[in-house]
Amino acid sequence: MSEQGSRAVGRAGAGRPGVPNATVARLPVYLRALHALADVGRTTVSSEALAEAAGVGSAKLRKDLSHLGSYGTRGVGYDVGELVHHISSTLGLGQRWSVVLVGVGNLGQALAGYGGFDDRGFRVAALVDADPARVGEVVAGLTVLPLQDLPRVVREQGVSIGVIATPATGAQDVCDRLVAAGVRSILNFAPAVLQVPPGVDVRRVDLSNELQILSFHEHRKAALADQVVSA
Amino acid sequence: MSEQGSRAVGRAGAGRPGVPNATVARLPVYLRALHALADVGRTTVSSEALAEAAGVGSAKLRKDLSHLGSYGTRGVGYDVGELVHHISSTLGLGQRWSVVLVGVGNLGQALAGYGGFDDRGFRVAALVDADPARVGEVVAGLTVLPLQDLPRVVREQGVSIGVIATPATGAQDVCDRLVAAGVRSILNFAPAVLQVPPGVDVRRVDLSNELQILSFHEHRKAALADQVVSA
DNA sequence: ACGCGCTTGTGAACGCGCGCACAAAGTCGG
DNA sequence: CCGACTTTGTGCGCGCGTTCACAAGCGCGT
Repeated sequence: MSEQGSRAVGRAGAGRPGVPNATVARLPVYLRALHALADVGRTTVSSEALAEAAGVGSAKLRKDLSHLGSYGTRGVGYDVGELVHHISSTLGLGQRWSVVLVGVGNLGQALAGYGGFDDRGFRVAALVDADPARVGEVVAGLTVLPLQDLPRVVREQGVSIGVIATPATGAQDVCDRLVAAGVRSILNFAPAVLQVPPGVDVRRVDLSNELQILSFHEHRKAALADQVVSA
Repeated sequence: MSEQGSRAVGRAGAGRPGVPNATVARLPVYLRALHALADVGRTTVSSEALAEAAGVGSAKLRKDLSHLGSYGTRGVGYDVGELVHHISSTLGLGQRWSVVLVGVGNLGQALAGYGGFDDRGFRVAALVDADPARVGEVVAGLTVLPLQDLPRVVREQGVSIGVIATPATGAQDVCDRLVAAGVRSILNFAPAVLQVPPGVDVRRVDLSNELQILSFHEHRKAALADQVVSA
């Protein structure tokens, strides 16, 4: 996110009161839990049960849902189908977003083959790679295109989201090209901090970072255990 | 993280004042930026410059670093090498952590082959998969082991971190087995919320979630643009 | 028709984290 | 040795997000 701490406030008139950022980050989790419930045949669910499935407190869940309107029934709970609809709508999943994936190395190929994309509302429109040797290769049913084709692909396929799965070197270059081509939302798997103009959102997913954070906690737990032992 | 909002406070005596969680999450980013600076030959760096490279404000950076002691020199900046040392130490990267990777599907194989593990302090000690057909396969130089071997592998290899790269189905089972085997830190790539006993940390990395969050912002930007046009 | 029990929705307090702005502290030139 | 400049370290106020606790609302049984 381009450093906009503010909540996503909608203008008056239409009247969406604005959904806090922290809430938005949890909506996908709720959505998945709801789909799972629907698959099992449940039609209603209480905040308590849904919160349990999503791994959050029930009060937090209720407040989150309250930000997108009152769709629960007191004494009963929430209608699963209705809630799925409203959350999907809030997240903008009514339409199918087209995604361009840049970098077909180890990780890129895994992402291309991952079912998680098609899952709900996302379509991999094209694969792109900077390495001329890879261009023309067919991965997951798509032909790998050269970097130069980005503007055309974005335009013709109506791409609005870019996924960067390149090495850290060149990630910024790819990012610049994506932005220049008109992409305003980027998911970055490269271990690099990307500089983007205002209005462009970047979300970073960094494997190494996550491991190091775990390392910290593990380290702390180990130190704590030693202390207890020596006490 | 098992729902412990509190900061990682160290007991008196030894005197570590406790590092805020938000800070810990940023330390790996600083560390990477510092390594990049070191590679270019820089020996000192100002908070302003480092903050720029890490994509944060300089005040925030200084406050973060202050939590692990005063290692800067006023009027000069921070010594790159020294800072790398102290951050690494705080994160517990002094030792090499052994990691077991469960699930050698699309994503699992990509992770196994990813250089990001060996990068700094992490070693993939073993690969495990529930599918008997995959057991015995050699991936990234390691032979895939059956799920039953988890306890032995964890014990013999001193594994302390588990990575789950299985489908959502079975992720909880794998998680339980990891915990039973003694693993207290888990990185979960499966699209599922894992239930763990207290004392076990779980970090979730969910591709689909990230895309949906981007979708929300893209959706909002589109709505905003329409509004401007119609105004 | 009416009250009882269940569940939602929210008002209010709290705590964390962020950013500003400045004082403390060190360097460098003269 | 001193003064000016640079950069760190931090005290303080603010705003977001989480949590508690409860009142409002709805269904169901009688």
